[in-house]
Amino acid sequence: MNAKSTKHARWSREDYRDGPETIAQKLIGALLVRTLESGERLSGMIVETEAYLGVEDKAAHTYRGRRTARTEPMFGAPGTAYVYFTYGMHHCMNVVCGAKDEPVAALIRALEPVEGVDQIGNNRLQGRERNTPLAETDLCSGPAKLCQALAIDRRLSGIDMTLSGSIWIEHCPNKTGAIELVQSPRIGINSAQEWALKPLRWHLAKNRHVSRN
DNA sequence: ATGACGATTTACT
DNA sequence: GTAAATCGTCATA
Repeated sequence: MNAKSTKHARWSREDYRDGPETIAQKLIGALLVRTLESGERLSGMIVETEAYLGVEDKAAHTYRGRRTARTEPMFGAPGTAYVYFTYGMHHCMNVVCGAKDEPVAALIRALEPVEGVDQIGNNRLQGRERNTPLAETDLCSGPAKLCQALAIDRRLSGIDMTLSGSIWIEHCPNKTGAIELVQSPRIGINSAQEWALKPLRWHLAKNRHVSRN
């Protein structure tokens, strides 16, 4: 699959309703689009995702229904963005995809850069000592990398992506039934016991932009 | 008020 | 391979 073409139909509310395991897989091959205040459009084809199953999932922020200022967007309508800050320096982005008050989501873990690649490269050099350009496969190959690359932070948490002018998902017409997905356990899940091993991560096979194989 | 930790990344040995 | 960076969040008191 290539990811050259752009500006396709935006995902509507209905597109987000299928629950985290289905949505995590459906997102692969779709386009994550971010529009900056300057009007510049940045985007990438989603190549890796994970599902977070909510109340029962020991690895989820909403395990046992935990509902706080941070996790509140997880209880919103399907198509709400949930962006959180972690390790004192990184952001990660999720797509809320359950019924109202069912706090489940899909984490976007890697993109293949499509639009605004130069700007994406610049964003990724922020706060770094060496300013030597990064390899293209290093720009969005991780959940925090892609947030830095597309200038996504928690100010975007809670945004309705079916309406937003700053961030949304588009269908990718290049996506055919032939795409090959690889399934594996989620990354970085520790102390979640039996939930650490469940195969809730998916990535595009033979794609160099995934966080790991 | 306090302490432990984190859905990660980077640099270094 | 290992460890540091760095601070918001949450549970406990």
